[in-house]
Formats: sequence, structure tokens, C-alpha cells
Amino acid sequence: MVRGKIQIKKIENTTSRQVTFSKRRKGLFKKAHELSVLCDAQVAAIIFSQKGRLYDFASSDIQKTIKRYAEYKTEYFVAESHPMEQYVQGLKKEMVTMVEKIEMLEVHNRKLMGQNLASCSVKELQEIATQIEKSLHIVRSRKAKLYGDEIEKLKAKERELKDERVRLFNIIIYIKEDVETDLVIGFPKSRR
Amino acid sequence: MVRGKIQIKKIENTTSRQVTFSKRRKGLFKKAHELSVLCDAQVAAIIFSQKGRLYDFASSDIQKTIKRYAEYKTEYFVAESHPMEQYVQGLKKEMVTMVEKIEMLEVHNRKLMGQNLASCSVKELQEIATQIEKSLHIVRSRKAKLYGDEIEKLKAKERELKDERVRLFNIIIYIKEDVETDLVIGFPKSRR
DNA sequence: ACCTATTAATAAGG
DNA sequence: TCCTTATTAATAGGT
Repeated sequence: MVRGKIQIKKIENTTSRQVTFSKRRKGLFKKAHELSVLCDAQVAAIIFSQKGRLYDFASSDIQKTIKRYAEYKTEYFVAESHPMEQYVQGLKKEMVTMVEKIEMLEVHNRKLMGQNLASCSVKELQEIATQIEKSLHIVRSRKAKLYGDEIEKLKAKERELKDERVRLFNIIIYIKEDVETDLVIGFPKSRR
Repeated sequence: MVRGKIQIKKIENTTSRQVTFSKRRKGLFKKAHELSVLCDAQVAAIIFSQKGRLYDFASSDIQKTIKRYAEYKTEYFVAESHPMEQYVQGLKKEMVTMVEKIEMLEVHNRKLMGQNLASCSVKELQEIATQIEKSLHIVRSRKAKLYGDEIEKLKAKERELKDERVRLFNIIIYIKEDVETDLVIGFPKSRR
């Protein structure tokens, strides 16, 4: 607005634009300051340059006002930046724990499924076998029990049959003896 | 600054002050606007009058500008709060995934160990049994075979013993008949 | 960063 | 609030 009026539109020349920005920024802040003083008003001016750099002016209290507004906008983050960090640390710790747990469970699972046994020592294999036997026992206890019962029953029957065999055999022996005695002497007393 | 330069200090005359406030406010906003256009900057001006009334100007959305200002003022949080938030979101997502995985593995493990079978359907039980049997087969195929053999052996013995029992019994019958036949020469059949 | 011609802003008054 | 106008302030373009 000097030495040739200018149009209010973007200054394309970068250098000119930067110079103008600097000058007018200063002018704006001066005006803002004067207004605040002359009229006892709270004035704030916020400027972001094209590059994103912040320039601001604030008369007295409005700084606080904007700050409060700012804090309100960024909410709990400002007030809780540290708790946030602690929170993240906590999360990370939990995650480490979980990763370990997952690995442990996967190893356990593989063992229970009889996989990846190549690297196991004899002792480990025995432990795995024991564990699987235990699982087997639980899941198939009924079946196992049935089998066991059957075996017991068969064994009992075997014993019974053996006993009967012995008994029958004795009877045979006895009868034979008896008969023979009877045939020789007459009749055995047992027949009485 | 005209018709007698003025001092930059509060205008005591209320009317004058209000007039000046109005004029300069307009001027300030005009300057702010010009700056934003000429220099392609983001400009906001906020004025609270003495009475507390708000006047504002913003080259773009004032909410955004103030929020941006707020973020700038809270410094490192500006740069980090949002990535931080996203980071935490990412962590949480990962954790959910891990928790699910852990649960899955634990369920699987429990099943493999024959625990918590109460809620399983018959089909599930069968599947679990199959899986455990498979594991069992891998780890204990020989033992299982031995048990099977034993049962077969016992069954065979049972059959054998039964046969022998029958045989022995027949022998007894035979002997008895033999004896009685011999005795019947002098004894009645009713004895039988 | 400084200069300065020139326009813009505006104080005071109506 | 608007107009006028005298005057100062702001500043574009050059150095």
C-alpha cells in the first residue's frame, strides 16, 4: 500500500512474501498490542507461517485463556503425559509376559502332540510320555477302566476256572480212587 | 495517530474507547486477513472486549487454528501425542490378538490334558480323544500294543480254560456213567 | 536491515 | 455506526 498499491492476493515471489510476512506480522502484533492497551481488551493473535512455524501475540491474560483452551483441547494428554508413559511401559511389560506365555504354551502344546521331540533328551521324553499318559488316563479313563475291568474279570475267571479245574480234577481223582476202592473192597464210605 | 498523535494507554473516555475499539478491531482483522492472503499464512485473532464479549477472526477454521496452537504450545506432545495415541492403539490391538491366542492355546492345552471337558460335546470329546490317541500313539505305540496283546492272550487262555473245563467235565460225566453202569448191575437207575 | 515515497489507518469531529 | 478529514502509521519496493 505504498509506492504502488498492491493487490490482496498471494505474493508469488518467495523473498517478497517472506519480507512482507515479517513486516506485516510485526505490524499486526503492534496493532493487537495497541488495541489491547487502548481499549483495555484481551487480544490474541496466532499466526502459522506457510512453513508451519508459529508466531503469536497475546495481551496479558488471554495467554492463560488460550493455554487453558489448549489444555482442554489436548485433554488428558497434557495432564497425564507421564501417566501415559507409565501406561505404555505397563503395556509393554504385559506384552513381554504374554509373548513368553504364548511361547511356553506353544512348546507345551507341541510336546503334548508328540511334535518336535527330536531335540528332547531321554529324560524329557519320559516326562512328556508321563504327561501324555496322564492326559490319556483322564480322557480315556473310562475306556481304560473298562479295559482294566475286563482284564480283571478275565483274570478272575481264569483263577476261577483254574480252581474249578483243580476241583474237578480232584473230583476225578477221588471218584477214580473211590470207584477203584469200591470195586476192590466193596463200597466207599464217602458214598454213604 | 491522527489529528494529534495519541499515547498508547487506556482511553479513559468510555465512548471514545468503544469507538476506537470498534475501529481498531476492524482494522486488526483486516490486517490479519491481508496477512493471511498475501503470505499464505494461517492467522487467527481473538479479542475479548472489556465487557467480556468475544470477537474473533481466523483465516481458516478457528477451532483448527487454536487446536493447532494448543498442540504447539504443549510442545513435544504436539509431535508425539498423536503418534503416541496410534502407537498405544497398535499395542492394544496386538495385546488383544495375543490374549486371544493365549486363550486359544490354553483351551487347546486343557483339552489335550483332559481338563475342562465338562462343556465338550460328544463330538468334541471324540476329536480330543482322537488327538490324544494320536499323540499317545506316537509316544507310546509299543506299550499300547503290549496291552492289546495281553488282553488277547488272556482271552485265548479263557477260551482254552473253558475248553479244558468242558473237557474235564465230560471226563467226570464219563467216569461217573462208567462207574454207575458198573454198579447198576446191582443198583437201580433212580440213583442217578 | 534501512530508506522513503506513498498508501492505509485512524482520531477527532459531525 | 457512518462520513469526513487531517494526520500519523504502515509498508512496498528499492538499496
